Amino acid sequence: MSDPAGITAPAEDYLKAIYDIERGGEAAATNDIAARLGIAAASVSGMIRRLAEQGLISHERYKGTRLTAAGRKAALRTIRRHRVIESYLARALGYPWDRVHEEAERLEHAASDELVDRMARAIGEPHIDPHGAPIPTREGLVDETPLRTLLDVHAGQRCRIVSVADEDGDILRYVAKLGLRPGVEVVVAERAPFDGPISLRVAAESEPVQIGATLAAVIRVEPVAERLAR
Amino acid sequence: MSDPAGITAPAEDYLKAIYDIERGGEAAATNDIAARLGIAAASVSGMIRRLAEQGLISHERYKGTRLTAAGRKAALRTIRRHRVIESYLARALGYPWDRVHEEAERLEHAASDELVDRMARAIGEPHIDPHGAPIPTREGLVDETPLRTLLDVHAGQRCRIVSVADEDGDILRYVAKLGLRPGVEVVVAERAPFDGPISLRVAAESEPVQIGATLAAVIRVEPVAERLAR
DNA sequence: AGAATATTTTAGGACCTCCTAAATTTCTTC
DNA sequence: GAAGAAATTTAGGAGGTCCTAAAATATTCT
Repeated sequence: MSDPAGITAPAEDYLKAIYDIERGGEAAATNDIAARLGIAAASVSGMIRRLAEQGLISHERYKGTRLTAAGRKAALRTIRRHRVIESYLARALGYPWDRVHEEAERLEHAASDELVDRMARAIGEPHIDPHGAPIPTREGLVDETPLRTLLDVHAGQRCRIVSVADEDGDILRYVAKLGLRPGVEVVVAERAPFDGPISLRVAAESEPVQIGATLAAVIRVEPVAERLAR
Repeated sequence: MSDPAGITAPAEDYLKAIYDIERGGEAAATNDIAARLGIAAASVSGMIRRLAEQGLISHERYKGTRLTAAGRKAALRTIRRHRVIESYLARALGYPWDRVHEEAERLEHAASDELVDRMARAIGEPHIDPHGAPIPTREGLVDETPLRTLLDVHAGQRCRIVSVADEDGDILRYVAKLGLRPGVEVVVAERAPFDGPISLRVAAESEPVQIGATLAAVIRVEPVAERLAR
């Protein structure tokens, strides 16, 4: 690894997940972390212990997990790598924007700081990645515009799904089936009045998708700058 | 991993090491593999069992290890990634040639075939890497010009050290201390007559290095094309 | 050949990350 | 507030990779 303090690749993934979940305001629940990473909750408990021992998170039994300053720094470092790599793949190597994520997911753990910096420089130090997400600086500063839910988004606006703040498996599965996963970017096409259904265009899908107010209230989003052309 | 048949990153390193050692002609000895990877010989025995179970190598107890066709294919795939990545880092990102190796060493296990191909295309499908080593094709074909020892190299010629064909720890340590490690590129500066000392310039070092004929006979090298300018 | 030496393998551990099943604790609901 | 449901943790295991120390096998030297 090229990590300062022996943070393994899986640990980096946990920190990123906790960072994202924590942006919703509350401490990250074990179950949420497990769902986000696609692993069993019991496995998360074990990793939480190790991360806490390393001083990267603070944890109260049965309560939840928060990043410490060190953990936050490590998370932002990984997020920077991820987003710089995504940007570089798209702009320098012609990757289709919807395929940069999985490649970056692996490279972010292997790339040195120097490589990431060289990539950033090569494409003009972008501030946002191909999905419109803000890129943390080398120093760990990011735009952390507060999160909203889909209910706060006006028709015509673009936003990115940050998380689905519900633990009902049926809801999660349904929402995922619609393509509304964290990280996905959507445009609100239409909003019926009186809490009526919301019509969304999802990045990868061709058909617009309709959801009710209950679902919309549970989908946390962040505003997204219009996607860059080049 | 992005490996066809669940070959882990450490396993890829073993296969590369065995490939290199086998180029000397004989089956790879457990000790040689251990030395090359910088790990204990006992650890190698364990990995050899797993690789043999996967059909990547053939192994006769107490004898040595050879790649099977599948193992050779996997090794060449990793070597291609490594050399393409090295080339890309040097040519597209301005990496100093002497620093591409360690970065590539990590990336080669994380990069997808698509990424490697895109990199190769972006820099014009090079045939040799920044150190002059031939790059295997996508199909697994490489230039395998037979190996020589340093004794076969004329003054003024450039070559890369492939292995040090001796098991004497003192010799290995001494040779390594001079910077004459496998993978390192050297230029023969001067050859004294009558089997006299050979003067070498090692890539990374500034001072030329002198070795006698005994040592030279034991250092296996391969010819290297002159380094590319761009 | 037999002894000394070198190489390789086995035995037994450690750590990491993940799993399932069975506690335990907390939250919800009547 | 107590029962039932949900979330979390603990227990016990598995696979991978590495280690050291000890045993097994090969090679070398006298």
